[in-house]
Amino acid sequence: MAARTNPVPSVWARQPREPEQPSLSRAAIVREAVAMLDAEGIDALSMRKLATRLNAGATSLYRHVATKDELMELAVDQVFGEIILPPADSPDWRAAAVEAAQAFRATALRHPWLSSVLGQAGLVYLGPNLMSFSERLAGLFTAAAFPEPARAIETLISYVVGMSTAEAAWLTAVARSGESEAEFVARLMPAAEQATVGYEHLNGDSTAAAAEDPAATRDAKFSYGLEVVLDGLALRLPR
Amino acid sequence: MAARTNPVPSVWARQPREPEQPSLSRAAIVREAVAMLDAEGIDALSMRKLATRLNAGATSLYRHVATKDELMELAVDQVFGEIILPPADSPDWRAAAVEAAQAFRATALRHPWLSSVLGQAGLVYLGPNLMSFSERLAGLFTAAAFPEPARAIETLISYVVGMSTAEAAWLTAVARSGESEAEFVARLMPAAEQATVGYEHLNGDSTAAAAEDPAATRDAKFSYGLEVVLDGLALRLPR
DNA sequence: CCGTCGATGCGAACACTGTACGCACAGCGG
DNA sequence: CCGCTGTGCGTACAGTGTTCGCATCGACGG
Repeated sequence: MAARTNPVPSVWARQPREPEQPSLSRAAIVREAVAMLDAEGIDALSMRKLATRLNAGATSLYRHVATKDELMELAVDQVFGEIILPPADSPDWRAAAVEAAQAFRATALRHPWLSSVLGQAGLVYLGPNLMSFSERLAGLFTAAAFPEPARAIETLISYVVGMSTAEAAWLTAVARSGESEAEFVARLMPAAEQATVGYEHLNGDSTAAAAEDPAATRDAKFSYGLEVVLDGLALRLPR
Repeated sequence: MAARTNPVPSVWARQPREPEQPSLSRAAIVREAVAMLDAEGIDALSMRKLATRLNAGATSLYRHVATKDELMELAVDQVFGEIILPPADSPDWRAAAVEAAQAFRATALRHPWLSSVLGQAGLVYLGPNLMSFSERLAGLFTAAAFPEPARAIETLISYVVGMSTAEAAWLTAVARSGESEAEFVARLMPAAEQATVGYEHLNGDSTAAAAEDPAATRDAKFSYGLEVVLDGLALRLPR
């Protein structure tokens, strides 16, 4: 209702400028974009819908944001700001790494669109939150006396991103189905078993465990791989 | 020229049906789609452009493919077919795993759009090529006597996908710039060093090595992380 | 040989998309 | 009071994925 359409530019029919919220700002736009992405997924975000949500005209957003891609970069950096990392002077590097990995995974699952964007654009964003994220990790791994901290970090991050991406895609599919995760698994089980017929080493029996408590199964899977990577990294430490 | 537009439906102005190539088929569509994706990137693929390339009308494709998303699934499975895995009875599981990882990485870099699609959709495709890909890996890891082969595989794949995704995104950015990778690195170096000012542990000096031979540097980075993961996995083997 | 039928191609149309352009207007310094 | 700068936004353009209905085809049955 903010968009007053005056076909006749009459001076009389003019509202005296109700303040109506702090109007528009880059921060408000990014905040609302993240909310929309979380709620409706990456395909549902359009500049027009976002503007409507902000009680603004469609093209007004372009006064604060150059392009939709730039808006996505800002959204990515915004959610990177949510990741709270362990303090830089943690004595136990391994516990700190676990904490960091879990923190990343948690936000990646809270914002499943993040993985899509990272897949398309990579981590070449250089936003402030992403920078301090990297900085903290670098401090952690150099303090742990890794001979090649950058490579160790990239190894860890690759695993975490890869696994989180798969999980996020899965959760997106679950959300689209409208069912709970357990219902979704139960419904897909026959199709999955049917698909593995004729494949010798692909057994669907592990999905039986997944049907009971899917979230816990995913947690365990992530932790398993994480310990594997950390074990491998620990071997690189000077003894 | 195939689209003869006859505003007047005259019987006389009719070409006698030149055979003009095997016409349309699902296989031909998918093949051309992959070619377009490779050549122009994921954003440049539209149903209309693809149809034009095939000398077909825009909506004719929908006779062979239900939707664009389905077409992308088919394209993904198509490129998965390119991955040639080591024989199932390889005696050295570790060498075979390295070979498989490198094969995946190679195709992921040859088709940089693959990572974008995987990020959006995950590996929930169940296409035949993807199935036999998983099957071969499962055979490899069960033969190696891993107690939990599925988890070991997912750990390895997560790392490989994560690292390949980052590389593919990087290569896409390079391609968009129109420069060679070395030129691109050289041009971005000042900006990168500028960005790390004020961050204690982020040093841009490692980029110096990357400027000389970027591809070799990426190869080494990938191998480093791969060995880390395999070391960690080896610890899970019964001794 | 002709009529029918299912499969295939496709032009037109619909509902959207991201974004460029230019106008309207607010607040403000001179 | 004038003009300027920054902000909102209506209009418009070129493009998107996809639906609908019509035209045309090869094959097949009578």
